[in-house]
Amino acid sequence: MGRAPCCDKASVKKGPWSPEEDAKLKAYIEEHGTGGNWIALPQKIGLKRCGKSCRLRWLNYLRPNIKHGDFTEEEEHIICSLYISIGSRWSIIAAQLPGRTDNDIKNYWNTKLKKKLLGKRAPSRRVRANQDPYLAAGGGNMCSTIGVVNNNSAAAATSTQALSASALERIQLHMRLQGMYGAFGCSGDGNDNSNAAAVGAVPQWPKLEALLPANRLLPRSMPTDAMATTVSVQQHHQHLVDHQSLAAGAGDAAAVEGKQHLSFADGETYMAPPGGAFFERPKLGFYSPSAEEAAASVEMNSGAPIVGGGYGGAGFGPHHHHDDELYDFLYSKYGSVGGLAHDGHVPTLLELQCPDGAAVVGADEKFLAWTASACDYGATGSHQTQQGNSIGSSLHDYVLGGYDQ
DNA sequence: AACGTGCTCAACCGCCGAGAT
DNA sequence: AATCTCGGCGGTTGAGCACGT
Repeated sequence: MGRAPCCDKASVKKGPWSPEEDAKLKAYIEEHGTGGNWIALPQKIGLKRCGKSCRLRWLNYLRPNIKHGDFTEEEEHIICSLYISIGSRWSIIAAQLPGRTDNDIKNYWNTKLKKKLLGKRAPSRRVRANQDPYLAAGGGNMCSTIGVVNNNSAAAATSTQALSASALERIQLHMRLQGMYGAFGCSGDGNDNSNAAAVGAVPQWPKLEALLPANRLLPRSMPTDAMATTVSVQQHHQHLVDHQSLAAGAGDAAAVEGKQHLSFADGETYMAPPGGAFFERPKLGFYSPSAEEAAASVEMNSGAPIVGGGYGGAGFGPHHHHDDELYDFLYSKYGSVGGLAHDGHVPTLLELQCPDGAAVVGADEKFLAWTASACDYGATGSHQTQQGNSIGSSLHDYVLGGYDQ
C-alpha cells in the first residue's frame, strides 16, 4: 500500500516561487513559526503550494542568515573532507557550514567541486538518460583513471552491483587527495585524456585532515534543521578539520603542526589537547589512531567488526549505506575487512604499508581496509600493470566484477 | 543570428524512519 | 501490532542562461 500524497497534486502550484508567495510565507513564519505542521501551513496562509514545497523554500532560500554565492576555499575543504568520510550526507555536511544548505552544498559538489577534484566532466543529459548509472556517475572514469581499458558494458554492469559509483568516487577522491596515484605508480590523473599526473606528482589539492575516529557517534535521527542544530559528538572523537593545514596548501600540510579544532553550528568548538594527544599524524596527512585507541573503538552499532581509523558507520542512522556497501563488499571478498579485523587485531600504520613503502591511511576505515587489502593481497587478476600496480589491479578486479569469480 | 551544448541552481520526487493513532 | 502521517533526506530534473561554432 502506497503512502497517501501529502497534498492534492492537481490543485497545487509547482515551479518557481513568485515574490508574493515568498513574502507571504516569510511573513507568516516570522510571525507565527511553522506551527510544527508544514502540511497545514499553506492552507493557513492561502498558498496553493505543497507543504513540503513550503518547507523547502523556507529552509533553502527564505530563512534568515542563508549564505548565497561562492563557497570559500575553507568551505570547499570541509565539504571535500566530509564527503570522503561520510559520503553524500549533505545535511550533515551542511551542519558544519553555517549559512549553507544541504541543497546548496549538493549542487556545488555535483556541479563544481567534483569536477575540480576528480577532473570529471558531467555527461550530457542526453547521454545520461541512456546510460548505465554506474557509467553515468563517473564509474567508467575510474577505469581510465587506473589505466585499465575495458569497454565491456556487461562487466561495467556487474561492477554496479559490486560497488556504487558513490563509493568508487570516494575512493577515487581519497586517492587523489592523498597523491596515491603517485605513491602506487598509478598513471592518469582522473582526466580522461591525460596521463600527465605522473608518478610522484604533487596532489593538486591541499592535503586534508579528514579525521573520523571509529566510535564517533552522531544522533540516530538527524536534526530537523541541519544548519541550526548541533551535531553531537562523543567526547574527543571529533570530526576534525585542521584549519592550519587547510591554509597551508599543497605539499607541506603534513608538516604543519597546529591546533585542531572543529567548530559546530552551535558555536561550540572542540579542541585537541596540547601536543596533539588525540592523534598522531601520519605522514600522508590522514589520521590513523593508535592500535589501542582503535581497538577500544570497535563498537559499531551493527556489531560488525571494523578497522580503526575512521568513520565506522555507527550512529549515523539509516543512511550509512555507502559505508555498509563498502564494508559488505570487502567482507564478502575476504571474510573480514581487509582480513584484519576478525581476530581483533587492529592494524598499525606500519602494517598498512604497501610493499613499495607507500602508507595507506584513510579517513574512512573502509578506504583504509580496502587499500590495505589491496596491498596485502596484491593482484588478484591478470591485469596487473607493468609497474606492479597492485592497487590498480585490485581496483580493476573490483570495478570489473572480478572479485566474485 | 541561429543553433547546439554545457552549466547552474531552484525545485520536485520518492523513499525512509519516527512518532502518532 | 498495524497503519497512517509527517518531516527529512538524497537523487534527479528542467528552465534559464552562457558560451562556442
